[in-house]
Amino acid sequence: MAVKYIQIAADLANKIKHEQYAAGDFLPSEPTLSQLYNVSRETIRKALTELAGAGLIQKIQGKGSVVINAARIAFPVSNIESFDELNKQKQMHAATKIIELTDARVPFTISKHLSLTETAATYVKRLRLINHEPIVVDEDYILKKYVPQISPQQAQSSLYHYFEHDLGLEIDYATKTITVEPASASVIKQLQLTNTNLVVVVRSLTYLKDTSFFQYTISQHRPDKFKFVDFAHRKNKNGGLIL
Amino acid sequence: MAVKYIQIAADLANKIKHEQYAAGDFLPSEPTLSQLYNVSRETIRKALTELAGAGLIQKIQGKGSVVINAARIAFPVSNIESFDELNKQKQMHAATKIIELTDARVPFTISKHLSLTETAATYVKRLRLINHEPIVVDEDYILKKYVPQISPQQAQSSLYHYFEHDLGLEIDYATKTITVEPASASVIKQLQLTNTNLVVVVRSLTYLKDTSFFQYTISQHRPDKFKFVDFAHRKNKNGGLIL
DNA sequence: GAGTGGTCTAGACCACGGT
DNA sequence: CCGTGGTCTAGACCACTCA
Repeated sequence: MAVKYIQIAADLANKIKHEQYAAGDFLPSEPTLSQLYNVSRETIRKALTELAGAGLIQKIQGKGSVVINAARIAFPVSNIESFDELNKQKQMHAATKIIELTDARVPFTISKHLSLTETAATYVKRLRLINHEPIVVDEDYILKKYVPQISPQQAQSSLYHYFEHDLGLEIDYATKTITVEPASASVIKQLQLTNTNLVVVVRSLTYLKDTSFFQYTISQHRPDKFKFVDFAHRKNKNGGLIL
Repeated sequence: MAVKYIQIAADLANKIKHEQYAAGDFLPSEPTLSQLYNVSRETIRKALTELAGAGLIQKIQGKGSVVINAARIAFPVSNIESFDELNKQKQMHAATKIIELTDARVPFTISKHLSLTETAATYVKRLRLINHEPIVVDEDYILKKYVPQISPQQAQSSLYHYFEHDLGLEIDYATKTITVEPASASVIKQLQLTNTNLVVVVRSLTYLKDTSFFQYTISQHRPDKFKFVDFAHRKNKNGGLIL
């Protein structure tokens, strides 16, 4: 049940968060941690790999593992996040207004690209408000194969919660593209755009744990409210893969 | 020298690329691969972890490792990439025009946030053109501590190549934020913006392998030419860390 | 040379998916 | 039940940093 390296990683992350290990400090060495937690060194290494992946520490060969400047830790890295999750973190007043909820098919440009055989989907168009200001227009195509029915109540709250908690669907990864495009007249009105007709468009293809395509989302953001934060390790250097 | 799990990962990546293992196929099981490559299973697992991280395969417990739809593989994931590298990949005609090259200090908002002690830097402002169209205005602050001198010739070609290849600096990770903001009159002119005054602003803080801050970059992109692609695994579920 | 992280092994047991 | 991937161990040797 309890996975050791995750527990250890969580424990260390906690200590970093509470500055028991402060930014710039070195963590105890791997053999030392191995003794402290009474596990093998490989298990410690898995825990540290988690922390490095999360951007909390930096491993330096021959020296040790340094805690990275914690000033950044507060804001999110590039994850797959739902609107609902975002707002819980940020403690803001969020609201959702359903504009449309019908049956539809996944747009051909997408189904063609993915060679989909099943394209029957539920289409949901929603306006998202934060602190009573319209921020985002979300359009979702959700494959009926996995979610036969979506009620207005479910669309009103968190679809992700419904998918994962109630239906037991396991979302695993997504590809996103971010572009800036002119908005349609209706979206301009919905987002109450005044000085511009441009919106930030985030298109996501979401996949389940078994690699099957599941959902296509188009999010149109008010440009003045949009912010995307990314934490990226450099790859394709000496050891990286050639893709 | 030769690191087995990287070699194996590269070999498998190659076979996936050449469709020796096609999208939807399962790779041989870990014990099988272990025999094929004559290495221990943990080594195979490290190689597969690399491939999963790169988005080439998906591991499914109890079933195997599936090759993910290769339609996506062509375009880049969220890496740290330089303008120069981008253009080599895309086979486009790229040019750089230096607008300014002077000594300066890292802006206070940044140095304060990072608690920097050394702020002496070289400031470079460059206009990037692709196929003779102005696309991006880049501003860089590069710490003198690591790069004392930058010549116009170096600023004209790839700074990254100069840093990594000639100076031996090892760039490790970066944090980026993407926002949309009104441009100054000079940038509007440089990017030849007509229908809008908005630009996409990508701010990057770049760090070296030893975790020291190294470079601050502000890239202002023409909104109609901007595209950002991201591949993200979902985190913070059952096993994820609490940050 | 002592101490650090990086790689690798040959086993073991567990959790999960199918049959 | 069997085969899959997931975790874990107790060792080993190597590459790197620094005194």
